[in-house]
Amino acid sequence: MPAQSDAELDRAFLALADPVRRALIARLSRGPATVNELAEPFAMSKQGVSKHIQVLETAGLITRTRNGQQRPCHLDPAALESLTAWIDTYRLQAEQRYRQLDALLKNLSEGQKK
Amino acid sequence: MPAQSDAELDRAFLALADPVRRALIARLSRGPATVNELAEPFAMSKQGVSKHIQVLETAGLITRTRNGQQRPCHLDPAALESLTAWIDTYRLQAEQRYRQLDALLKNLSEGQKK
DNA sequence: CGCTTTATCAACTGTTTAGTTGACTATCTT
DNA sequence: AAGATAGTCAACTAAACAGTTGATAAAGCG
Repeated sequence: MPAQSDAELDRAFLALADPVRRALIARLSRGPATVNELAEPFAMSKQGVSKHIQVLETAGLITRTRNGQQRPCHLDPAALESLTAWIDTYRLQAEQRYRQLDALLKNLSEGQKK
Repeated sequence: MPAQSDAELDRAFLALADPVRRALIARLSRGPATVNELAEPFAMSKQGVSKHIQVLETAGLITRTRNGQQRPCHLDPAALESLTAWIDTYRLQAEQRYRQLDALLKNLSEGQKK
């Protein structure tokens, strides 16, 4: 399922690298919301928030629907999952290496005790 | 353990938002490496790679040790884990909402059948 | 002590990003 | 049709980033 391109990962991680966009994600994890609703808590123009939303959408982290003149945003859990999958690939590999190293060191010290 | 600041998350996700830095992470997941070893595969100056390494280090994703005139880099699995933890917080919440919505819709259609 | 290797620091350039304001599109309301 | 509401597009500025080259530091080797 993954096999995400460099450009896709670039966009997704870049989208997460901003406190406003992370706050938008936190908000959307509790349910869909319109641009106005999303913009309300921020000391920023609505256009500014709209830009952040576009970054999230281009990154594939959110989707938009149409409801009259509103265009609600929805968080896409699958997109988030593919990011944790990428990270975990390398995290688990590194952790396994550390475990093997620990075991090796333990074996060495056991040998010395004898 | 988390409670990571906005600035920390900014640095960490920004560090991941670059194909070169992700390739460095992939390499380091297989074991420590020096700057020269890390720079070798790239069509880029060693200074350029060194900058990327500093970004990863400032983000806390890697640590450095000293071995003679070499300064090997080591991937820090715990730092990666804290990022997946952040993402999963919101991913799981969104997934749960979708499951509840599915259950609700299923209940409604069951009711109609009767 | 020179000389090489490893790596970083400093200054500079081109590109991208974040935010603003003002004008515009599209939909709903009366 | 006129007006209000929701949102985007376009142009601009200030700041941050990616990469370069050149000089420097620090450790190992002859």
